[in-house]
Amino acid sequence: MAHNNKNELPEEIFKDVFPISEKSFSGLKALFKYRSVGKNEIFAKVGQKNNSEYILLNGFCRSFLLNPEGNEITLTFFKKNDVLSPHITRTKSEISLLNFQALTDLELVEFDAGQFLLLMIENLEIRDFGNTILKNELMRKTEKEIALASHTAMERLIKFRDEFALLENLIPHPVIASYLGITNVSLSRLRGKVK
Amino acid sequence: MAHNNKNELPEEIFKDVFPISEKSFSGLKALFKYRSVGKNEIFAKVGQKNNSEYILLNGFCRSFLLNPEGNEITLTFFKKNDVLSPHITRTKSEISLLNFQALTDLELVEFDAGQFLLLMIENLEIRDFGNTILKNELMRKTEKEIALASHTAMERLIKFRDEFALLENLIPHPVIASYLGITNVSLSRLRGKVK
DNA sequence: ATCACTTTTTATCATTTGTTAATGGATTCG
DNA sequence: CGAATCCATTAACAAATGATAAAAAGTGAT
Repeated sequence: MAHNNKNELPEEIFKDVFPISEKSFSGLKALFKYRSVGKNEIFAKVGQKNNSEYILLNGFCRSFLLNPEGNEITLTFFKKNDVLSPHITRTKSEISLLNFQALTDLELVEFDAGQFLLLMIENLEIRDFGNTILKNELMRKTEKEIALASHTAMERLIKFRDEFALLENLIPHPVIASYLGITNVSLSRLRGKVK
Repeated sequence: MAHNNKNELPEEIFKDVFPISEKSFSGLKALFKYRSVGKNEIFAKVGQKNNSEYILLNGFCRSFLLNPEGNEITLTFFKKNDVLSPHITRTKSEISLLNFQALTDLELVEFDAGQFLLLMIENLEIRDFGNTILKNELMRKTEKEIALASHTAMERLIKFRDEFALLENLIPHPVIASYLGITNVSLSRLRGKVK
């Protein structure tokens, strides 16, 4: 439950994603709560109340939904140092529209989305930071959209490996297959070919 | 070039999408510029400067991108009364990341994204309005993602018809096919079956 | 109406992907 | 160790989709 070292703040993430001053960051830091999540735990569920933003410090997780047939469809994978989908894009009236599940044990930073919004309003740097996260979310989705619409499943697998090399030997293949838009049997076939 | 009736403001759109007071709306209205766009014109181009938000008053348009092979991939169709993808989601440093093309003659409202952001900051109603637009954009993409990942091309065609019935007899089929993630030949086959 | 041009449909064949079921390998638990 | 379980692979066949090219239909201009 407790984080090993409370002073080990993820300032590098911000330096990477966006240049933010120490002063702006300190306001943000005050909101942070460290949290551990066990493997397979679903820490945000469709229909449940959610008011948090999340930054992944360690491990892998995914967002997913059930399609009309009741199958789980993986939308996005997240890895160490990723900011998870912004609250505003995955909630309606503070109720979660997506599921988020830990694929490994996780360490994450959680902070209140409403308070973050207030910081965004009063602070230009934080506003730009938040907007960058939003844009990244959209760009990620657009890239996946293009891949699904115009690349073969093999090309998508190769790209997936490029981005999430470790995951393929770490999580059940149906989880990956639904992300790639194919069945797990097709994924196995492709694995045989590309290997 | 000129709009038929400058007083014919799209207040209904706001009433539909979001309950907004007359006071808040008047601040927004002050930013509006009416614009006509001819059929096939690309009114926002990848790599070009863009600082506008758009509301479509009449006609159909699309956003599209070139995939690595150089083929046009239609990402989204927009119809009368739609708010186009928010500026923040389709620009980087005020440069457009997407193409937007008129599929018919268009009437649209254009307004400055920076000034709109200022209104969002100072006015809760407008902020909620802007956030709703953003959420709709993400939900639209998520729905399409699920459709591409887990529905057949025929199911996607049926859903497309549901949403954009008129378009199929109005625009070139390759434009629709790339949206559905298939070739125009496959689309023609499906049309023969579903008809 | 005719011609030139573009778009859609149709046909053929190859490839990819889905479905179902059987097989084989791990892992866990008793 | 052996049974049970889970998961990935393989096989066989069906269905969907892609690629290419030719035919048909539609469009626009003169």
